[in-house]
Amino acid sequence: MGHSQAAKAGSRERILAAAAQQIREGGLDAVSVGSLMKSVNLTHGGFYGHFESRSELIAQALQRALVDSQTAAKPFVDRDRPRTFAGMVKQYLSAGHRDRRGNGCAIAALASDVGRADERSRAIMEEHIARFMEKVGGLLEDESGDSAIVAMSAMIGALALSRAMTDTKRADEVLNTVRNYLVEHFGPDET
Amino acid sequence: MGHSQAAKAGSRERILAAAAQQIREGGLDAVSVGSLMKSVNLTHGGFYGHFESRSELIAQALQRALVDSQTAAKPFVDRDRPRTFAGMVKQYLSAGHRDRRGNGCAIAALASDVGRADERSRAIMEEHIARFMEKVGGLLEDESGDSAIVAMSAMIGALALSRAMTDTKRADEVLNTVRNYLVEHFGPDET
DNA sequence: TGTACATCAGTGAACGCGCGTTCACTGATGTAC
DNA sequence: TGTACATCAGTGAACGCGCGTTCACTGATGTAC
Repeated sequence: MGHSQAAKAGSRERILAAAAQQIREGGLDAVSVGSLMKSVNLTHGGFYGHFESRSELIAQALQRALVDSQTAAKPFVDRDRPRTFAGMVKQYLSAGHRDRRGNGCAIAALASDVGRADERSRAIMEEHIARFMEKVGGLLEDESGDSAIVAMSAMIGALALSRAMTDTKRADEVLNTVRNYLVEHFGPDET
Repeated sequence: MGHSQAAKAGSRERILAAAAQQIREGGLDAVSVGSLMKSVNLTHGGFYGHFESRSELIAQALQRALVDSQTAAKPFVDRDRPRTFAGMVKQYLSAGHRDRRGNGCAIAALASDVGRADERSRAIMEEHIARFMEKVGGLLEDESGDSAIVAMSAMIGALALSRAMTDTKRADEVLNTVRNYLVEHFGPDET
């Protein structure tokens, strides 16, 4: 064995990153202490050297999942040559995004779960929803922010519906229809 | 004790109805055999006289939740004097609907859970999504059905976002903004 | 730089608990006469 | 209609299992000299 202090920080990081991905994939209840620790090649007992409790881990993993997926989306809103609203919507409402939950938008993945969770989780989620809305709003011309609210609602709903379907054709149709609508009605620029 | 055959059907019905409501409130994982049976004043052992397994119950309760919430929505689409699209949207995107999950739309409540569930559950959900889209489409003038897809996505997303928030004002704003947008842009009639 | 010791990251057995499921049992219901 | 018996809806103890959590222990790391 033998484990340096520096290694500890790395372990914590791996645990948290794994938890964040796993809750994006399977929801807030999908992570158990035992399976999580095993997934980063540690034993369950060591968990409590890093986190006070499972519920503390879940709160931090939720925050982490939201930050991670926001970071992944950054190229669409922050770069020197910023992407357009249309570009963002196309990516968000793609089959790829729908099918790779573990790396996808944590708001869409977890909004429903968090709606049933404690106030702390909802506060964390709310902050990230507001942040995302601002970013979407920044790509739009509507300064009231109303368009961002409508567009974001439609995107999250479409993703949830598409993920709940078995028929790929129908699932794709939902994404495409909402994508086309948003690009046409909200996009400040064409394409 | 002593239990007639007629009573058995009644028991099954109560178990299923309770399960359907509980999964609308807490998601597909929220129902345990023990607590469910206790909630209808029976003991856990009797459960297997009614259902083959917990997973069989969940599938039937999902179906039931979807049927129940569709029935509850019927006044908006089926009555002699049918409600308008605007009327339906106002009800759907109301604070009351958001706050009373147990009696609300099961598609919105469970779409996200079902997205991670087995194919059987997704097939059940898909059928009800299609049915609901048709009904919404029937209230709209757009014969392609595209408007129904967009409207439904926006409604489900708005409900999910609103439920995930702690700040009531912000949560209400999401509902109101999407509601106003849909009524204005999709409603075939005014108000 | 080399040795002696304290620290502490991670291990793995053990805990109490609730889970889904099984099953021997109870006693009112429903039937045969 | 009244009695005897089979049925079977519901009971509750018991099962194996995985959960979150605790804790005595191990041995490399980091420090004091």
